[in-house]
Parts: sequence; C-alpha cells; structure tokens
Amino acid sequence: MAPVYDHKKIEKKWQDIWLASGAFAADDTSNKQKLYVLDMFPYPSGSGLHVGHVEGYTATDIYSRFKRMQGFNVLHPMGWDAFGLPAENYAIKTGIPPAKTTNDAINTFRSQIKALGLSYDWSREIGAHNPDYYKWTQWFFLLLYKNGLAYKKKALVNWDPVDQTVLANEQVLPDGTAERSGAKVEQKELEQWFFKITDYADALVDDLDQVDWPESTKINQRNWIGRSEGALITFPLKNSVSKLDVFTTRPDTIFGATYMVVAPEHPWLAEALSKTKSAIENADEVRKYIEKAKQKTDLERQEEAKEKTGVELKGVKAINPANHEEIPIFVADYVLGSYGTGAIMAVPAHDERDGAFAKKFNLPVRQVVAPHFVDASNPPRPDKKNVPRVVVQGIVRNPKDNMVLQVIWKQQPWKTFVIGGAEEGEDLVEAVKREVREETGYKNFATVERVGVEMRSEWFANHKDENRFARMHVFELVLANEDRDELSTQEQEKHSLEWVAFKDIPMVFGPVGEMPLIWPALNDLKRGTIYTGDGILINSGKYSETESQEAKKKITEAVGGKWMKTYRLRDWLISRQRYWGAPIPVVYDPEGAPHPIPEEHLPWLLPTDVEFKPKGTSPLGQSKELLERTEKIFGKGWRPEIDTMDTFVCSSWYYYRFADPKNEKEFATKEKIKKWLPVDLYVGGAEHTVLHLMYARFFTKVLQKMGYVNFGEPFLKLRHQGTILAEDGSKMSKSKGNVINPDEIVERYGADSVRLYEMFMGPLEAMKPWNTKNIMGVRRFLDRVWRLEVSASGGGEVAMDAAIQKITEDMEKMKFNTAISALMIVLNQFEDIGSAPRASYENFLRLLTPLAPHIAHELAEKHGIDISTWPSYDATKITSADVTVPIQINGKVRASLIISKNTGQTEALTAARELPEVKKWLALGKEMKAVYVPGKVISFQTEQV
RNA sequence: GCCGGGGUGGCGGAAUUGGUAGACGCGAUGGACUCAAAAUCCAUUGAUCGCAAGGUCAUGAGAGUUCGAUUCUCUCCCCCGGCACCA
Repeated sequence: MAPVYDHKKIEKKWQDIWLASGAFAADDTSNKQKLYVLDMFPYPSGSGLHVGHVEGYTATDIYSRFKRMQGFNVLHPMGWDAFGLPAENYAIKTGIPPAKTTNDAINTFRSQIKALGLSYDWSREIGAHNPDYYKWTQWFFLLLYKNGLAYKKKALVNWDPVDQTVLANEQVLPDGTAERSGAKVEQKELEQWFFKITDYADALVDDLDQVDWPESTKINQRNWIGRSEGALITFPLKNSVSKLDVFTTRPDTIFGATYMVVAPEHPWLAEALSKTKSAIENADEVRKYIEKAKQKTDLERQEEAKEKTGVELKGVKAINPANHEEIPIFVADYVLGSYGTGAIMAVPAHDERDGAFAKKFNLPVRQVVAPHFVDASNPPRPDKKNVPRVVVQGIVRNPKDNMVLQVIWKQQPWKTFVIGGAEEGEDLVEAVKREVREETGYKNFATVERVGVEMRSEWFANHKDENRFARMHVFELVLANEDRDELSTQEQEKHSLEWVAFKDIPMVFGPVGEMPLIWPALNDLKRGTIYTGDGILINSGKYSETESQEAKKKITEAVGGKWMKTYRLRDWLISRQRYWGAPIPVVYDPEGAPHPIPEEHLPWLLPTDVEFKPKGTSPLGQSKELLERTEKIFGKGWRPEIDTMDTFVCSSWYYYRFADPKNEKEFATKEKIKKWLPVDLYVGGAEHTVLHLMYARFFTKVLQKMGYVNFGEPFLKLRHQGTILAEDGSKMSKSKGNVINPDEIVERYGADSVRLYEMFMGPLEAMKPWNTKNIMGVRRFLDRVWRLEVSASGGGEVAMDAAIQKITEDMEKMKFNTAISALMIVLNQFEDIGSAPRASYENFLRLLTPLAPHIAHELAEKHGIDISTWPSYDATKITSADVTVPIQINGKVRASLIISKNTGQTEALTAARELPEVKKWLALGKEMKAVYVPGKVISFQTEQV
C-alpha cells in the first residue's frame, strides 16, 4: 500500500530544498541562451495575494521551468511596486506609517508566493520604496530633466475641497465626487511636473509593429496616442488681418465647409472680445455662452454631447480659401480647445457632428463627396496572391422616385468580377485569362464579358498614364471544374438575377492603385445623408471627380495648407501631492526657481517626521528634517520640492534593475542589460494595457536615445491573464465577500493542485469563473499519479511520442489547459494497462514537472529518475501508415474505412463501395459524384428523391 | 456611436490551412466494495424518436457557398473589454 499523498509534507520539503540551494538563480556568467520571463511586479496590498496573481505567476513559472529544462538560462525575478495610495490612506485612518504596513504586506506576499513553489530568483528581489531603488528612480528624473524631457507648468488638477488635497484621477468617482470624502471635486490650477512623452508619440505608435503583443492591447495604445494625419489650413477673416487656423483630416471636403467653429477657450476669441470695439456684434451673448461652457465639467459636456449648443459670432465672417466664399463663424463647445488648433472648418454633409449642428441651426449643407465602394482583397490563400473582387449584393432604391440610393457590394470567393485589360494588339479575353491564372493560381474558370457596363471615356482618358492597358473591360469570373471560355446557360441563369440589378445602373469603373474603384454615376446619389467615408469629389470645382485621397494632398497644397500630424496623447503629469512615493529630486532657490538636486545627494530621502492628516498640501511640506536638510546643503532660504512622483514612474524602469539589482553606481551596468534585456515574456493584467506599458516603453525609448540601451522595445512578448470571476460569474470583491483566498486553497488541496487547477480552468487570457469543485478533479488526478504503479518493462502501448509533441507545443504557446488534458489522457492509458511502463513513466514525470513541480520531484526522487531535461520525441512514431477515413453520403457520416495513406482515389472509392453500410445508402439513389480527399474523407453524392 | 474579443451539453472548456462536434475535467444517474458513510473502482451521461436495429435534430438566430461548415461569406441578436464631440 503506497503511502498517502501528503501535499503539505512534500511541498514544504521541496520548497525548502529549492530555497536553500538557490536552485532558480539566474546565472550572469553562463553561456547558455538567456530568457527573461517577467511578471508585472505587484503592489503589495494589505489583503494579500489574490487568485488572479496566482494565475499569472503560475503561468510564467511553468514557462520558466519548461524553458530551464530545455536548457535556457532563465531570469525570473520578483519585486514590489511598493509606493502607492492605499498604504497612505490607511495611514491617514490609523496613523501607522506606510513603510510599516507596506513591509508587512511584502512579507505576507513573499511567504504566499513561496508556498506556491514559484521558481523566482529571490537573490534579485527589489522594492520600489527602498532608498537604494528610488535613488535610481530619482536619477531617471534627472536624466529626463537634463535632456529637456521633464518640465514644470501650470495644470488643472482634481482638488478635493474637504480633504484639502489633490486627487488622482482614479480617486474621483464617475459622478464627479471624491472617493474618500464624498466632496464635489473641483478643478484647480497648480504648478506641476511633466514628462515630455509626446516627443516619442510617433515611435510609440510605429514600434508596436515590432512586438508580439495581443492585438487588442496594441489597438488600445494606438487609440490612446490617437495620432491622426491631416492638414493645417488657414482661413482668413473678412475685413480683418486676423486669420484662423484649422486642423482637418478631410481637406478634400473643404468645398463643403459652409461654416467655421471655434472652441470657447480659443485665444483669438478672448482677444477679439477684449477689444474695446469688438468686431463681434453680439459680444455679450458670446461671453455668456463661454462662461456657461467653462462651468460645465467634462462629464456634463459628455452628457450633453447629443444636443449641440453654440452661438454665432455676428459681424465676423471667414473666407473659405478653396472657393473664396464667405462663411459664418460660431463658438460651440463641441469643439475642444485642447485638440488640434481649437478651431474647425465645419462640413455638415460629411461629418456627423457638423451635420447635427447644422441641422439645429439650419445651416446650408453641401455634399462634396460621392461614396464609392472599394472592395478589400480576399482572405489570403497559401502561395497565391490576393485578387480584388466584388459582386453586387443589393441595391437600395427610394420607393418614391425609384432612384438608386446605395449599391451594396460584397466579396464572394467563388465568383468574381475582374477588371482586366490588354495591351495594343493583344486578345482581351486571352490576356485576362492569363493574368487571372498568374495572379490567383486558379486554373479552372470560365469568363463572361459583361456588357452593359459603361466605361466612361473621359475618365479613362484622364487616367491613361496610370494604366498600362490600352483597353479595359469587366469580366465575370466563375470557378469551374474544367477550363472553359463560356458559362453554361444554366449557370448564366443562376446568376442572372444579380446581374439584372447590376446592369440597370450606369457604373464607372477604373483602377486606383491596385484596387478596382467602382462608384455609381454621380446623379444617382441620394442628397442629404451624412456620408463620412472617402469617395469621389463632386461640387468641388476643378477637383470634382478626383478621388478623396488624391484630393487631400492636392487641395492642401493649393490652399497653402501644411500636411501634419496631431495626437491625443498629452504629456505625463507626474507630480503627486502625496507622501508615499519617491520625492521629486528638485530644490528651489530663494527666488523660487527650480534646481535639480546633484546626483551625489541621491537618494534624496523621504522624510519620516510627518503626520498623515490631510492639510491642503503634500505631507512633505510639514517635514522639518527635509527643510533643514535642504538649507544645510543648498543654503538659507532654499526650499525642497514637496511633491512626490507618480508610482508609475517607479514601475517604468524596474525590469532593468532585476538585471543588476545590487548596483550602487548605476541603475544597471550596460553589460548586464545586454546580457538579460529586453524581456522575452511579460505577463500581467489587461488593466495595464495603456498606462504602465506605455510609460515603460517611453522610458526605454529615452534610454535608447541616450545610448544606454540598444533596443527600443522593452517587452518582446506580452500576454495578459484573464480575470477570475466568483463562482456565480460576478466579479470578486471584498464588499461582496466572494473573494477566494489562495492560502486556504493551498492549505487544503496543495500548491500543485492550485497551480494545476488555475491552468486547467481555460485559456490563460480568458475571463473565467472560479469553481472549487473543479479543484477536486485535478487533485484526484494527482492522487492517481501518486498511486500509479510503475512496471520495469512495457506492459502495453502508450503513445508517449505523440503526447510529448502535443505537450511541448502547448507549453510553447502557453496553452496549459490542453497540456494538462493531454497528461490526463496519458494517465488514463497507464491505468488501462494496469501500470506505467518505466520508460514512458520517466517522460510522463518530466512533462508533469513544470506544471506540478513538487509531486514530480518527489516521485522522481523515489524512483531515481532524472527530470532535469525536457523529453524529446520521435516524429516517425507519431504518424502511422494507415488512416481512418470517414465516409460521408450526402453530407452525413455513415461509415469509416481504414486504409493506407498512399491509397489512390479509385482504389479508395472502390473499397468504400464494398462496405455494407455504404452499399445500403448508395442503393437509395443514383450516385452522382464521389470524392476522395486523401487521408481526410470519402464523400458520395446521390440523386435526392 | 466607434474599435476589439466572444456566443459550443447541466457547468469549465476541446476541436478552425473546411473533413467522424463535444477531448479532458466537474456535476449527475446506476452498480461494486462497506453494517453504514467517506474514499476508491466500473458503467452511462447533447436533445429527441424507437422494444431494438437504427433514425432525426443540434455549435446565439437566419440565409448563402460547398460533396462536406463550429470553421468561409452576408444580415441580425446578445455578452465582455476599451474609447467616446479628437475635426
């Protein structure tokens, strides 16, 4: 009788062994290939580790152990993002210093993490609140300052009038009240420090292409940065020397600009109103509107977004530089002062917001872009180029006058229209067929030349030099089984319905770049709808019939505009009127001018002689020690900066420190950075898709520019762990009392069971509910592994090679749920044959090691098995010569057949017809068609009765 | 509203260069062992019709292409995440 699987004893034993031996220390000198596997370092909160942490950390641990077994030199460290608001808020409540609560929390976290058997290199542990760490956070501030990337300016901040303190955005509830005091938050202008992240906006967008990150995270970052390209165009004012600049992404619509709008904050407006004799006739009304708009919070602006408001500036007109028309100017708060130039040209026909405004104020709408429809290319097929193809799907007509409103196009993989051409003297049909064969790889198809499609001769003449063809036409292409020139009558009939609709509208065809461009004749357009897409210009003077993209450039140039980029991204405000953070290393001379603190005085220590009571300024302002220190070093009358840095500054560079955590001279040596960075795999929650990940990328780009590192992206591969929900599918929260405490689960079922369970729940990135019953399933699996008998020699067949291949691939892709499932299948096979053959068992334990390391090590020791290397497999043993092929008759599986892989079509079909099941079903109708897809399926089609 | 990701048994989830849907696990039902219970083991377990053999239906809904669709195309519904007057 095997002894009972006592997880507590075994897990403690191995954790002690690993700790004592420093088993997971990364080797700075090894020649083995390095791999840097990193978790987002946690904020050590007082409530301890939660199951979400466990999920991410287990995933990186499994991956690290797997890679070590494959011979990599793995750096897998852990540290603490220890500065932050919760500890300070707790101090305000209790008076206990944040350093104390934070260190207690770190001790809890560390012991919880150790109890999970996670293979961190503890010799590299760091804490962002330790002076030997924040010394370098301050050093980074100085680096940015020296390079003009840190500056001070006035900014609006969230001000809590009850607590007399500035709040971070996340401390302001959606209804505009303070989370702590419940007071209505005010906007207050204060001098603040900023990092000039906007200098790197382009690199932050462009370099996303280089990294292996979830697509959604990249998109979030792109949206946040919000780069858009457009034109800066100047609109002169009538009877004035003043001009208004607008930014627009759609200079092609300028002929439709029937009015202008300036933001209430626009400086020109303030100036115009301040003059004793303002040109604005209704100045009072305008002032009133501006005052009202100022009082609106962002929230109110949002809520009122649907209803547009504004006031016309009477007596002032702008001149549209494209057509020299006089147009009115409005002030309206739907235009933001902080974006672009704070002024727009309004094109109500082609912009939803301008359209809504024009409707309310009854302003003229002029349509200047006619929609066209450019079809995207097909999904790529292996070894074949993509070919653009379009088909009419539907036509929307106005029932009153039977006018065509819209033509809907769609792509169809089996049938397509191609626009083909031929050179002088060449046969058109042959030329098209040759081209289609080359471009698509299709060998068998029929073509039909489509009459009724009107080629516009003047359009063609205009674009002649862009096209190498002398003649062009539209063909319908139908894929066929044989090579034919014509469609059968039957086939033609089949498609005739669509065609009838198609040929009724006059169409214009022509190539733009590589895409066919198709648009309905201009006079068939519906008037008055807001069309925001690209198209063909109409009512635009000499630019009419020009395509949007082309017109953008041409018009911008013609009106003297400048092509430029704008961004939504703002500089990073890093000042916090808070105690528990890294002090900003700046002092002010008696005149109040800021001076960076010289490096030799770093770390610029956080003082401890403060009270944690909200008093209206940063708690550092009360510190006698800090003031005395400043005066002692810099002289009488000098004052310290009393704000601290946003904690995101600390976490923007910590991944460098792990490479060289004890260095007192540099944040890390160039050699060690070169040795370990960039991070190969980074795992953390999806809540950091924008802020942390973007700030960290910004720091790395600065380091690259300054020559400290030779790469521009710190995290090559990023994965997010999904949220773990409570058993009822709701979010876990303390207030609901449905939080699962990992300690209890580890105590009860063991660390290996918890690890295995969290990985078995589903895909790493998925949001999934906790289910304590399901832990019993993986625990039972481990119990059975524990009880498994091992036999000296083989007692049956177990397909280990296939399992090794499957699990190796799953590990690489971090599909741990299916890897565990594959191990369960192997165990089931062992049990079916009564015991595990020794050779298979050895590999089974090796495969199990990264996932459930404690039990695997214990069993390996018991049986004398070396589990330090990952097993390999023999690929020839995985694929067998025979395959089981299902047989479908009229699409339903009726039988299956075991045949050799090399069996030919005729032979396979003959063998299939011999089967009684097949005979029975084939007897019901006349056989029409038989297909054998080698190794996959046999399919019969019979005449349906 | 826009962008992105999803929707498969009672539950968590497998399977997509189109090829036997539901792997693996949980739960459930029946049985063995036991005085009994727990643990363990064996069997069954998508729905439905049928005594059975065997059918039929089924991957959010509806259509389409195909010998064959969870997988491709179109329309619609729902859920989750992000952004939201960004010109």
